[in-house]
Amino acid sequence: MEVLLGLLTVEPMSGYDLGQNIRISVGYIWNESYGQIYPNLKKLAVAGCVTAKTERQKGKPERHIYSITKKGRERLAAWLAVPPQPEIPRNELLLKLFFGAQVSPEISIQHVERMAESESAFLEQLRRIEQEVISKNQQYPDAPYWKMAARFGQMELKAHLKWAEETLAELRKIAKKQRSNSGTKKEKKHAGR
Amino acid sequence: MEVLLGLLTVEPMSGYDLGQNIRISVGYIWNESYGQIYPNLKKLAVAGCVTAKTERQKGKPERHIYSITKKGRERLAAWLAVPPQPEIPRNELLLKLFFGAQVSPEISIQHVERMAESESAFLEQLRRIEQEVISKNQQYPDAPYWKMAARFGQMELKAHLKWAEETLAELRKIAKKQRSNSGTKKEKKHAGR
DNA sequence: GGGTGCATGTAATGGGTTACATGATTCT
DNA sequence: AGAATCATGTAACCCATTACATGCACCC
Repeated sequence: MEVLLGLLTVEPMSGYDLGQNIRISVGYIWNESYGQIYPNLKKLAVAGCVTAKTERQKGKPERHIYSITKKGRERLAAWLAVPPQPEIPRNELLLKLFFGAQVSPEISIQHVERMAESESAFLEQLRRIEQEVISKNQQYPDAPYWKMAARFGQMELKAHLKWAEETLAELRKIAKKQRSNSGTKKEKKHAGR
Repeated sequence: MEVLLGLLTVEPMSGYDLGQNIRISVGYIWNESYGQIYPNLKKLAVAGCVTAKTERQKGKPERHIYSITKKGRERLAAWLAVPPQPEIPRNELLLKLFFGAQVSPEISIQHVERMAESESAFLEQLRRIEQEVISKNQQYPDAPYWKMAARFGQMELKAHLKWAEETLAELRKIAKKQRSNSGTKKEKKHAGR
């Protein structure tokens, strides 16, 4: 809901544009699907937080360009001032690792490896974003804030990768131990229990 | 859903116990409310993944003790093998910081300070958990996995705290600059825009 | 006497995703 | 020819939290 207001402070946009922008700019922080964007824009319009202008196009459906109003800015500012409440955690990878003893360590290894791959790719992307977007918009008052957000992502990802290394070493140790166990006591199920 | 199965591999428990255990053991990884636990246990029972025994108590309502079945273990193992999909991010603090230019920097400072406080308290707690729970259960095959999960939390939290320091320094710089600006150009609203 | 903890459960409510529908244009 | 992109929107559905209801025991 308030992401929409936030992005509209940068410039007026259509619902479709908002969807694109959310993905590329705040995508690693927040997410909102079209099934939510369009209805929410209407609600915001009814509440007087945004105004809509219709642009007609040949062939394509009309574009509804939304602009934030003074009331919308006030609402955004009010929301920004509310202390963010700690988020409820939902880390599927960690949960699966937590119960990792129930399956072969190779499975956990794969999970962690995949996570490390995708996160290191993402780290590269974030670094590029920090360079590009931020060096271009030195005049913006938003720029330092965007940079802080980007740095958060970077530092968190780096920590994750360091953890992944350490964890993979440990998991491989466990896997090795299990292999040698099943070697001596030939084909014993649930070895080490 | 599957957290329940996972915790029941440790020992048979009631729905109430599961709620308690989730909070203290996997609380920082996953969350599940009673409104979900009780119905899910029933569903699992119908599916044959758990069995229930009723313990009568004087004064208190009956306790339904659930045990995981072979089928339940299979279901858990199957779920554990499915690659965890990357979670959709929802970081309210970061989102508010991202739009921080819309409000006074003092607000962002407060948000970050609060987050740093609660996270550093939590880091201490995690360290204690790692020591206590894990040194006590060296015999468990689960122990190393629990440790990995705990270390993830620790490393992530440390990264957050480092970021918070860096960010607070930056925010205070911005705040200072704004104060000196409004000093020269006496009471100009939206200075620096 | 009144709050807190044990112990279960259901219903209302809300938030969000996915899938569907439409339809022209542009790229391969 | 067929897929993808632009652009909007709705409806079905899923998941989850919150609030409510019950009732005894224990502590202050």
